[in-house]
Amino acid sequence: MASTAEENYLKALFNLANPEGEVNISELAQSLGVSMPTANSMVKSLQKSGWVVYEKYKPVTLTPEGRKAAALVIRKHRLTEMFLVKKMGFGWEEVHEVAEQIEHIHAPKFFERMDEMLGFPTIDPHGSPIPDQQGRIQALSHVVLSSCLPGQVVQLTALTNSSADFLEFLNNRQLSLGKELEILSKEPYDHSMTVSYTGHHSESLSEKVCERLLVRVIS
Amino acid sequence: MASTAEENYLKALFNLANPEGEVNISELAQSLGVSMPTANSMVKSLQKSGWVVYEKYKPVTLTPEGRKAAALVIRKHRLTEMFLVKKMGFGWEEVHEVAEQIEHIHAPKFFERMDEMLGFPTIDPHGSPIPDQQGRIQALSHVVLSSCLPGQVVQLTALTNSSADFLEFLNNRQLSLGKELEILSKEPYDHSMTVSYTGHHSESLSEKVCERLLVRVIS
DNA sequence: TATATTTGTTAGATTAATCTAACAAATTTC
DNA sequence: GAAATTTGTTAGATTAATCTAACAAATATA
Repeated sequence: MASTAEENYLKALFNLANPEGEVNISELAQSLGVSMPTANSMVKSLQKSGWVVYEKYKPVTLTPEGRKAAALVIRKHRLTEMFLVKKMGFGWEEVHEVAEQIEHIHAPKFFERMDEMLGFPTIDPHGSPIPDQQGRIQALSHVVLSSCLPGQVVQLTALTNSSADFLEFLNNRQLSLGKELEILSKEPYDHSMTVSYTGHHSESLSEKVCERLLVRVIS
Repeated sequence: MASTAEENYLKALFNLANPEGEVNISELAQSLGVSMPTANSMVKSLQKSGWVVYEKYKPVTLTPEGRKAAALVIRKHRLTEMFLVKKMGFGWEEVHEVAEQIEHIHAPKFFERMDEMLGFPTIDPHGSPIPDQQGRIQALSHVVLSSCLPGQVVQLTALTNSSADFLEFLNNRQLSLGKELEILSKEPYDHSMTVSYTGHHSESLSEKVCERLLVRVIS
């Protein structure tokens, strides 16, 4: 069974993988906040355990087993976040830190019960998909708000960043998942967008924000 | 903040302390399943952190800070057990392993919410007291069933052992906390007792079992 | 009390996860 | 393509938590 540290490496590799599934040692090290030599030696040890494929000076790739193990850790994380929000009254900006710890608990029944109590959810409080028990992840098709055009009506479906700061920014503007937004205009100069939605006549969102909001186009 | 290993030592010291608060290195080592040298060196390091008082060849004692820290870990453990039983549908024989892991989560709000959702319980599913947020533990006055006499009616209030095996033994006989038992007889030869309670006319309990059942005498 | 047994300590090794310093390979830039 | 920069590796050290072997102190027993 993977240690807490190993699980964190698997998760990072899963999340950082490019379309070919590759991750550089430097990205990995940076993402985990460790030095490159540390990431390097851990990758060697993950290879011995069969979780990754690795050759000197080449990027790292998860094996199918590694990918599944990673997805199952992510499943525990996202189920936990959903449980904290839906069953324990946490705000979506508060759950990440706690879930980072609970995801390493080894107790299948604990997470199965969460899953049941939540009615087998497929997305977490930030709109990210929850992998199933086999570690499969459904593909969600949303587009980034910054790519949409004035006149379109869209529904907020997920976020590409879930930092507490960003989530509080959204809270302050009553921007929650499911909200329908009408795009009033897009500023050619700074790429900011003006949108309107229930209770908010004309809210201006910077490019940085629009790039982090994922939406489904309604019309 | 204490590491997981340190928290486990604090808990063990708390639970093993004799009336003078003393614990021998050998007991400590045995209880944690580590070698004596390991326990010895950990105790030295706990002393450096101010959690215990220790002198070579003398028994170990928790400091007031160590005692409080230990009680707060036990609080997390017992709140978790209660939460698993009352809110997540676990059996009382299943909760220990999971609680052993969750007790090391550092997330005050998580445990405060459990506490609220449970209505601020004072005992856990096995009848053990839950320390308060200051680490204080209420004294419960129960007597051991084996010390009771035929003719007495008692109420099952707690257990001195919560191994899954023992809890399943009790499940199989519908013996749960709160049950009222009438003591029909006590066998002088092997100290087994015959009791009757709802649905059970005459159930014989071995001395070993009677020593693990704590009761309140009703009449 | 002398001896045997139990309990506790010291010394030294191991493993996992981390670090820094130094160097080497790969990539980018001029 | 040579030089500079970035990226990756090796070597060696550190810390926490563990171990075994050997020895020493305390306690129990004869």
